Amino acid sequence: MNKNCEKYENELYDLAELFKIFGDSTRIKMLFVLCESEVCVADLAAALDMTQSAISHQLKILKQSKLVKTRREGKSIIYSIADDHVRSIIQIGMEHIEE
Amino acid sequence: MNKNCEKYENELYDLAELFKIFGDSTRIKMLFVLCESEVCVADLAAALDMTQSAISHQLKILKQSKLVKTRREGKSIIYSIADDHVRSIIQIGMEHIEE
DNA sequence: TTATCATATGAGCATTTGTTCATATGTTTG
DNA sequence: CAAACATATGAACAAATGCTCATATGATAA
Repeated sequence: MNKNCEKYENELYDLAELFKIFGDSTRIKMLFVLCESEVCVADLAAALDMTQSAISHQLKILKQSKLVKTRREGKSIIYSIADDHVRSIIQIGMEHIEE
Repeated sequence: MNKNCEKYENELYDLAELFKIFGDSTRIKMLFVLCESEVCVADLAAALDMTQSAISHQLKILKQSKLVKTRREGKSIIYSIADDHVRSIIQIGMEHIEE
């Protein structure tokens, strides 16, 4: 009997946690927008037509997961995609959708 | 302002739904086991040390999402990965984990 | 045909999750 | 410095999710 999923228990748990982040409409839209250009919180909220608070809560999750990074610019905080893996994951997911 | 996430509303929704499936420990373990070999329900339950019922409920979700397929063999139903996209998605996710 | 075996399913429950509302925090700039 | 502005945060609530338990379904094989 295959017990590899016991062996890779931790990796698989982390993997599930990663996909969980992508598995929400709001967050995937946010990542999608961020894939095209860096934006501040207010602009993200406007782009998705959601409250600043809701967006901010989700950004916290994205940042904790190291999927996005930030920098300050004047009064705003600019969010951007942390690394190209994020783009790859969205890309390959899209390919599956358009089967 | 970027309104592409409005334009791709449906695709992004589907994409989130797809990742949602991968975003659960139990299901990702099941998919991982199935990536290595086809197995019947009882064996999957044994491999993950979970009840047959719990596994069966999740298999239903995986099947509805067309991530796995089935065939009968004697008294058992054998489950297997539906197509290579599933492997690709897990693969690329793993690469991100091991950054 | 009928008993048995493997799998599927429905209801119930506890947990997790995402949003809202109110408000706090902390820079900036006048 | 103080007012204004952009973002962050906490509590509360509703909705979604995953498991369990009991039982149904349906194919196999004796």
